[in-house]
Amino acid sequence: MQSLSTEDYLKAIYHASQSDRGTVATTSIANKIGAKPSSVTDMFKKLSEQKLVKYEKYQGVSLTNEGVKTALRIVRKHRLWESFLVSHLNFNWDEVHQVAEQLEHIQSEKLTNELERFLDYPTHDPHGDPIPNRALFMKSYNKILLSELPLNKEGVCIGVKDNSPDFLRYLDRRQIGIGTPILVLHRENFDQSLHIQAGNSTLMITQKTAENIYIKP
Amino acid sequence: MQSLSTEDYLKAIYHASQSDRGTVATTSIANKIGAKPSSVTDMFKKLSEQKLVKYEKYQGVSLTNEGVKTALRIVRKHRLWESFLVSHLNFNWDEVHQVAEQLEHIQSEKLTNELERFLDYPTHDPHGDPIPNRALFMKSYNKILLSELPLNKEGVCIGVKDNSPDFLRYLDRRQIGIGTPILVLHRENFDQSLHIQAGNSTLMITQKTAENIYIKP
DNA sequence: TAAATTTTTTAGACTAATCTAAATTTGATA
DNA sequence: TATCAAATTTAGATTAGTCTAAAAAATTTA
Repeated sequence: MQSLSTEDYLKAIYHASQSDRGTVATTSIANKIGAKPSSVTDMFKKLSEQKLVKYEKYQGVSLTNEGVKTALRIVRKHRLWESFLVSHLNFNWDEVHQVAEQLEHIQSEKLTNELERFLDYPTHDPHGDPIPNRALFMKSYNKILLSELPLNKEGVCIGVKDNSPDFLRYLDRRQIGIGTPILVLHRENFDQSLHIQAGNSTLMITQKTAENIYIKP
Repeated sequence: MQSLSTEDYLKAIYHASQSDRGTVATTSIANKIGAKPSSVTDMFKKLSEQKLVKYEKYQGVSLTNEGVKTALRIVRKHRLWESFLVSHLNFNWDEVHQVAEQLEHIQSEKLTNELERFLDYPTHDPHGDPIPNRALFMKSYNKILLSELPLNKEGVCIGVKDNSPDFLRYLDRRQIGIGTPILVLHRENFDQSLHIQAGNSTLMITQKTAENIYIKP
């Protein structure tokens, strides 16, 4: 049984090691958690004693098998709750994260598994991220950025890279969401802006926007 | 914003003052919370500083208006979550409490109100206890004990006095639950045991059982 | 009402998680 | 490779919530 705090650290280490590949630095976790590096060092030692991470002074940490499992159990809960909030409680993409951060700590296997059943075993959350199943196994989409989608090749929006409320609300206004079919009609060479067909409407988006939308081709 | 611990204390004080009427003693809370009386005294002082309780040394505490409101917000969440667990996630009466104890601390007004809407504004939880509405107002049933129900007068089971898993599981096996119509066919003068009709089946129950089932006549 | 018992409070200590400030190590740079 | 800057760790302090043991107050009992 872990404390809220150790769970937050394990999740942060998991996410960091997904993008950074390999060991994770003290400062990188300090930034994610919003704590001072000295606090992170303390926690690294504690997690190391519990054999959840491999830690060597000045060399950062990496999750052990047990650490990965614990992290995935939290990720699983987080993404299931996000799905529930969006599909049944009228939450928008940009509102779910904060609440799911709390719900992910609720301890009850039965609750998690029943929630999964109630949602009919979803494989991806409302941001397009894969949901680990009961055995903690998950499968990512073969996803590309909208900026990489070839002209006139149909794709579907499956998530976003930037999770800021600003960006998510912007997409909501443009009626772009999970599942929206997207077609690139024209790419402007001058500034790489795109004319796209999103659902039924045609619109123009900047390169920056296109680089923050994930597409399943 | 309260800590988990202060929320637990407020809820305990609320429940204690419901049954005991008036001020609540240190030991009574210590027993409910599972803490030592000295810890309870410390917390009373802290809650008093926050103007959530009125506290006088050696005289126990009583909730202020603000304290009652805070407690009711927690009770509201607890009972809504219990309802959800039973109605949609296949939990039994006896399994919900522990999980709801965790869920009641989730901070999100939107979550609570949307959950209430999703459940279609329930007025009572699976134990028959009233659920405070958004304005924190609730209405109790005019409830009596099954042992007080007159012969051949139809009533409906609306809850239980004893919430122990043993008792709840016993009722489950007898197929007595919230909403079960009940009729007293015969009362044995010798030991006050009852022959009752519960739903479609006829069965015999002890006086002790009858004194732990709430009935709406 | 005085003595005995129970309840409650105080005083001082402990743990987990955090912080600041200082010391140490690493890695980059000249 | 010696120096410097950045990253990391150590040492010591702080806070919230808890505990034990002892003191004080309230209540019960004789």
